[in-house]
Amino acid sequence: MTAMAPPHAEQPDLSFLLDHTGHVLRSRMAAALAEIGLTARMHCVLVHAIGEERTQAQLAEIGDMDKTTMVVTVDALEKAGLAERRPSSTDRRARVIAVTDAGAEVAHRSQRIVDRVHREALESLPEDERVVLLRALERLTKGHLAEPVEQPQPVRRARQRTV
Amino acid sequence: MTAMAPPHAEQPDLSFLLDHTGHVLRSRMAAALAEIGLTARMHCVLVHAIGEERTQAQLAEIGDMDKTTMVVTVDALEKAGLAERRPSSTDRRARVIAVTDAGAEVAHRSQRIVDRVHREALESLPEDERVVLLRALERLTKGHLAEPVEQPQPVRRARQRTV
DNA sequence: TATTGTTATACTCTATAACTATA
DNA sequence: TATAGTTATAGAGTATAACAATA
Repeated sequence: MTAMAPPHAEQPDLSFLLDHTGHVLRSRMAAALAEIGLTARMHCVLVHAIGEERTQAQLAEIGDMDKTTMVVTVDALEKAGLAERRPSSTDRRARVIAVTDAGAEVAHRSQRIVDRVHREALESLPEDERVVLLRALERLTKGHLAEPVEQPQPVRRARQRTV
Repeated sequence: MTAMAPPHAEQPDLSFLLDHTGHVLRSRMAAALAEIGLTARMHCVLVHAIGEERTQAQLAEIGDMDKTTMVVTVDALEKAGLAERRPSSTDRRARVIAVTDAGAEVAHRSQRIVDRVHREALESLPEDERVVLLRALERLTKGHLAEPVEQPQPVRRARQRTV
């Protein structure tokens, strides 16, 4: 959003273009999914929990979420009756996320919403631009912009013991 | 980051592609600017305050920041000796942001850093893809993805009066 | 009455650390 | 000892409301 480039910049403002389009698309996606009571994270967990026996840790990995964020997301899915925690049959520490019948139905609808939002954006472009845009973004994602650079983390104090 | 599309999605996952590339580029930009002690916001304010007599409100508009965020940003620039608040000659409520000599020098360096980070990303693409990527992102920015959709804001209680 | 900039603070988001149960 | 999941909470980021000065 923050414009990095003043009028005399030598390079196009790729930061602004990616941030802006990403932000607006995210807002559209959030609004569209909110109509059926989902967040983007809930959708992500739901669709990846269908058909496969996946633990919270595995789903967190797929959605690039922290395990504590996953707890909150699964709480929300359980509360909405869309998924359930079940003990893993192979590891008594782990919980498998089982999608309910209602959850499977919602997942089907939410995937259609996601596809629609993406299609609407992509169809606003001429076909040749659309194809090259996707190819370029995939190339960046696998290449030069594959991994974030690590910033030095601020030191974090231990939390107070509660016992 | 959150993958919106499972393997059976009908549309390419534009959300993921824009979020991921935007996030990684932002992390690179932040790391590069941190080497000369700037944040992206400080850079943005600095380069747009040069040459023009602009108030905080005008600079906030340009960078799409809240006016309270602008206060923090200008505080940081003043503390670093890169800019100063001066009373506006035409409106005694307003403060004009004047860039110091040191600030102008830093702004020149930071713009070179910004251009370099953008150039490195863009040059990782074949020229034809690069041109079309920029054209497509600009088309989306001016067209289908011009404005975020408004989400219903959560209600906010009044803060306690301090007097 | 409306606006500029400031302060105080509420709220969200995310992640760290501690913890329990189990491997 | 290490890992899955949970809880509590720290900290960053951001935005709202109230406020003083001025338009």
